[in-house]
Amino acid sequence: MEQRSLILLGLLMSQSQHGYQINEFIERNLSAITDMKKPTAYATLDKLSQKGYIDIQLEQEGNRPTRKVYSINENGKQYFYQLLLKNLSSPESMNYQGDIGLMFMDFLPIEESLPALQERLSKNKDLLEIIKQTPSHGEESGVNLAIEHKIAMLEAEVSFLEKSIKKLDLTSE
Amino acid sequence: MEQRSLILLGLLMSQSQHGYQINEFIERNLSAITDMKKPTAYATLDKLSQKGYIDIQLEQEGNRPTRKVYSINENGKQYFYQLLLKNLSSPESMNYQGDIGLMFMDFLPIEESLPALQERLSKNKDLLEIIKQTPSHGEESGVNLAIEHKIAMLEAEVSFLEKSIKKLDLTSE
DNA sequence: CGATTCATGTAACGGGTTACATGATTCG
DNA sequence: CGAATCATGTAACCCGTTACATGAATCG
Repeated sequence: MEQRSLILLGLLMSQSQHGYQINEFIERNLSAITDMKKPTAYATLDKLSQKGYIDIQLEQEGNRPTRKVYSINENGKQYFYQLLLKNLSSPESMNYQGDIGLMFMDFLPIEESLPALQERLSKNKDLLEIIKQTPSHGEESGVNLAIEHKIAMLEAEVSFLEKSIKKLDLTSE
Repeated sequence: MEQRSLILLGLLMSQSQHGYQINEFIERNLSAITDMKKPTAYATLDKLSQKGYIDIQLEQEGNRPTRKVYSINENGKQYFYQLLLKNLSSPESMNYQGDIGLMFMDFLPIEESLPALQERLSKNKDLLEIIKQTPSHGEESGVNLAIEHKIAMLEAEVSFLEKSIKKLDLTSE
């Protein structure tokens, strides 16, 4: 909830936008950062306006469906800074779903677990390549930092897997 | 759902257990791996038995509340191996909540964002220390691999933050 | 004798996703 | 002229959490 709000408010900090525009942007440019879906975005924008953080203006171009243009207001900016500082100072305390598999690996013979891990490795490498190709956003913007962080974590993942596979391979001989 | 099932089935692979026992184990020993709560575990165990993956035996010691002892059956073992292989071969495709903050960092003056990041760093270091103190489970078990993975990722997080803070610090001078 | 442990759950709620609905417009 | 794009939503559902309920046994 709060993460969703932070994203939406952050996007509105740059400029007022309507929902469709926001959703397009998220899908096209933020897929590496968030997986927020359209109905969630629309619903969250509604809540934010109900709570008085953003204002709505109706707009219409020609005969197109009317669109709701959302603008962050003073109240919303305060809230945004609050959420932002909280986010920046919070550690990443997450659980990796992949750890579950590792934990039970011993129940499989190495002939099965090793190829599986190799598949995991190669898929992670693919992800890494894809994300490395996302265009850079100016010199040293926050957006870039976020992308660099994701890359750093993926690289850590890859090198961990390579190390582990090597070790497993040795013990199997 | 599937992650929860994988954990529970995996725990039952070692030995038949009752719900309370399982929940205790998760709380005490798997807090670094999963955050599954008791009601979720009980409910998932129910579902697994309904689907015919585990069997239930009622037991009573003295006047203690009767307990349900769950045992994984042949069917369940098949399912377990299936989930395990899928997990082992899947890449970690996750979104870091912390990336959201990074993305919008530019909206704050460095005097505010820098201390926030430093706080994030120090909290991550604390987490790292705590997890490094979890006792080792024999030579090279899967459980250890999982812990080592978590440590590796936390170390990557820490070094990324250190690097970024240093860079920010320089540009602020 | 009060607090903690043992043991299992239910009910309500929250957050988010999927699938569906609508209807005009522009593109090929 | 059919398909994709523009634009916004609703309804049903799923997964999981929090808070609550129960009651005996053991520990300090």
